[in-house]
Amino acid sequence: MSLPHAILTALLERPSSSGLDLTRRFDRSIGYFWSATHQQIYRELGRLEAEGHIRALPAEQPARGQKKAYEVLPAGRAELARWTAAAQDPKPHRDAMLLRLRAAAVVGTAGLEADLRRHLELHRRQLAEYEEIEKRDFPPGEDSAQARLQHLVLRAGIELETFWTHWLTEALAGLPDAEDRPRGS
Amino acid sequence: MSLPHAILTALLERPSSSGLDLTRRFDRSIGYFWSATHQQIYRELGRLEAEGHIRALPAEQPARGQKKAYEVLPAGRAELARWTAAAQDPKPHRDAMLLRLRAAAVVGTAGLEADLRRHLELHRRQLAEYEEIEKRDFPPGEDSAQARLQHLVLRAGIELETFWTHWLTEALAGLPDAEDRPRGS
DNA sequence: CCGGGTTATGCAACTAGTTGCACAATAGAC
DNA sequence: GTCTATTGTGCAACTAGTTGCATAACCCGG
Repeated sequence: MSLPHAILTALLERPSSSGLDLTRRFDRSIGYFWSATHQQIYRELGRLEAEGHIRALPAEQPARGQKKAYEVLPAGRAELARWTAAAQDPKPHRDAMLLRLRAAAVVGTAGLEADLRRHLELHRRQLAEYEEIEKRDFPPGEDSAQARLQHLVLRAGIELETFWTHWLTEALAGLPDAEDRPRGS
Repeated sequence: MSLPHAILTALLERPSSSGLDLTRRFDRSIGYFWSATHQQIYRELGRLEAEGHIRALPAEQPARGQKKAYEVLPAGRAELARWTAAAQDPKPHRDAMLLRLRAAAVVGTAGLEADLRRHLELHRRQLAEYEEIEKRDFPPGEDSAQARLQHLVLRAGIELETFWTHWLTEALAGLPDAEDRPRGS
């Protein structure tokens, strides 16, 4: 339901992007909260063009392997505005790590620790990346409406990663099979 | 990839449950971080039985509309333990509300406020529900390994909902089109 | 000029999840 | 006794996302 709107947003933020341009930006910024592969993006670009929401910039390169840049048409912008304002129920979460912890409560925590540590490291790295972006793109004093909204979205990413690093640290501390726990305490 | 393991966990937590029993518990507890509909659950119960991970308790009720209770077989418990300990990469997030905020940065925030308020209310309610569960099921002083792990999972839910209520409150405060904002400030 | 790497576009098949509906048994209302 | 609501099971079709692979142009070294 949302991939076309993610693409419209990305294409409005930076017009005349190609499929590969968009793919690269889905790997960096937009993809942090709406990931997509290049195959999905190409498929969706085709649909959006067929619906009249975007169009390929005329460059008379008809063939495959040739760069093809798109821009958003008024109908596409209108659709994005409509979707943004429309009421939407939050999708139910699915988090495999929480499920694994709950499973571990019945079948035991053996073997879990290594992957908890790995995830902790991944979340720490993601957090560092977000903080880097914040330092680079949102220096203090900036306050255009657009910048404030984008900063708010980034803050969500930062706070979520902060939560996960804390939570995983706590989980690791509470594992019963830590072999180096002092006996006497 | 994880629905069968969610079902195995639920079925180990409370054996000889039927499809509908499981569905109800997916609506309350397990479903908070791994939701599933009854259709998914029935389909998966069939697969798990075919694979020899669970079996229907013998009750010689052959027909449709008759309650059918399942239990986990040793092979199912082993599979759950294997899965719990196996390394798994975190799945990429998809959050429509963050995407909408980012879209609003380019097409404007008109019409967004109502749904932000609605989501805030939903998250507040979910948070209240989690806190109710915590008070009921995890009184202070409890410290079996199983209870600590389950409490940890619940804490994740509480902290995530706390984050969202804060974040949405901040987002609402920052919307540019608040009509009752004093002029002079 | 041709072989291999990079950039770029795209199809096809598969997997997981959702939506809509159907059907059987049972319990209580009238 | 039969009508209706509730409980319980389940199939089928659809939608979204993933995985694997194919193809074409271009660029650079030899």
